[in-house]
Amino acid sequence: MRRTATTANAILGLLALRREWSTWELTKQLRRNMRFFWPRAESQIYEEAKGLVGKGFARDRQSFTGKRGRTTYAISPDGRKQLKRWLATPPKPTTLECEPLLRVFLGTLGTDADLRAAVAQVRADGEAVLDVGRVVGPEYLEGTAPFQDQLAVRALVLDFLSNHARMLIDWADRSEEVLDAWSRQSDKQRTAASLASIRDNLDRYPAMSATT
Amino acid sequence: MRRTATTANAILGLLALRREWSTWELTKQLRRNMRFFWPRAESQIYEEAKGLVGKGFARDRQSFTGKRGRTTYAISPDGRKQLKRWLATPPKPTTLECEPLLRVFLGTLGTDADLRAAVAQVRADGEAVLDVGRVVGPEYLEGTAPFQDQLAVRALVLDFLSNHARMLIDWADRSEEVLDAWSRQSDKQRTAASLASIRDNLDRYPAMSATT
DNA sequence: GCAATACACTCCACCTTGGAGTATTGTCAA
DNA sequence: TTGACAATACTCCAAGGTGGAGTGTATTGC
Repeated sequence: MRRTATTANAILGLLALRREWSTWELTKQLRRNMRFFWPRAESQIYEEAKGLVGKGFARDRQSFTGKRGRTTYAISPDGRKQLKRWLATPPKPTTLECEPLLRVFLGTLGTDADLRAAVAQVRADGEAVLDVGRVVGPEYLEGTAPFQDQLAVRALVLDFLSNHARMLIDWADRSEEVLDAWSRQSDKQRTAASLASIRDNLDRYPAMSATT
Repeated sequence: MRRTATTANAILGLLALRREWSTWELTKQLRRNMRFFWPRAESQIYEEAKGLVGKGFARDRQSFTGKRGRTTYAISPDGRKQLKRWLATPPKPTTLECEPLLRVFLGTLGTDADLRAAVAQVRADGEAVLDVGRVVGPEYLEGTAPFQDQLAVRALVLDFLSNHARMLIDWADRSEEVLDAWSRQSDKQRTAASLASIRDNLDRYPAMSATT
């Protein structure tokens, strides 16, 4: 199914949580909160919102601030039905796109500085995710978050994102240490260390055949 | 920059690691090893390989297996230069696309079963990543892997991927427990648990809890 | 009062996907 | 040895989707 079919349903979901949204608020929400797990171009939001109205899943309303127009959207009963249907549908798989890791994969072909730049980018990516948590988390703790009634699910999302971020940062830490060690190690030591790391990672999931 | 510019460089990187590759081998490599951090359509591989030849970064060679033709590629000196230039370039940010998490985000609008299906998908995604590690890891340990000389960087990649996978699976485990608990909890208890979870995540990075 | 920033969109060139289409060659088993 | 099925080896392209430029107006801070 189209990516934007999902985006349309994401918008529908937001509309279901609150009486009215302007397109700008919708884009802001997607930029700020959902960016890290459902990143989409802003032009699509405008597009999909209109599409929702076309299909009768939402109603739009024009208003003005001085000369400047604005459109606000609200969900319709059909929209709520559609949303429930979609939620009952099987989810799409998760995908990760990590160009820095590609650079590490090809690391022997570049310089040590290249490798470190890639690792640093991963760390920055993790920090960027954390930055949102730093804002959103305390809002929930203090009860000032806009969707306090969504606390329980938002806690799950925050848990995902902070662990994802932590994974990135911790990997960057470990990798930098490994890179530092390389300069002091013989080939043999480096190989031994690499094998130990691989073994470590495999060992941490002993039930390798658990998938059967 | 175009995504496929990166893809072209990824191919160039593979070509730099071995004398000759057929397009099929290239696609297989991207499907099997690089899929989880640089997922790309197969038709693009064919496209980009041809582009590389057009720009003088690779040479192609036709051969036959019976009547069936095949093209193999090898890197050129210009190609090696290009690859080094690219590796010295700043990496693009990491992105995650996790539709199941979007469903959790909107979880209050669906059923408990919907939520569990989303969590299950995340677990499956983690297992899928682990499955590659289960094959590739032992190959390196036993010395039967095709690029044993790349051991050190591959260990870093494997470390990233197994931690990513583990993050997904552990999150699924925690989330399922939370979901189980919901059925036995009062609203108050649920809120308390959610707040505790948020606090937990914030605390794990002290810089975060400093915020008001 | 002026600059910067936020709001409110539209437009579209170019990129990318993913699946269908078309073959031939290996492999395993009945 | 024949037939089925998987693997190899591509091409083609319709239907998305992106991201940034373009065009304004309103508000905020200094």
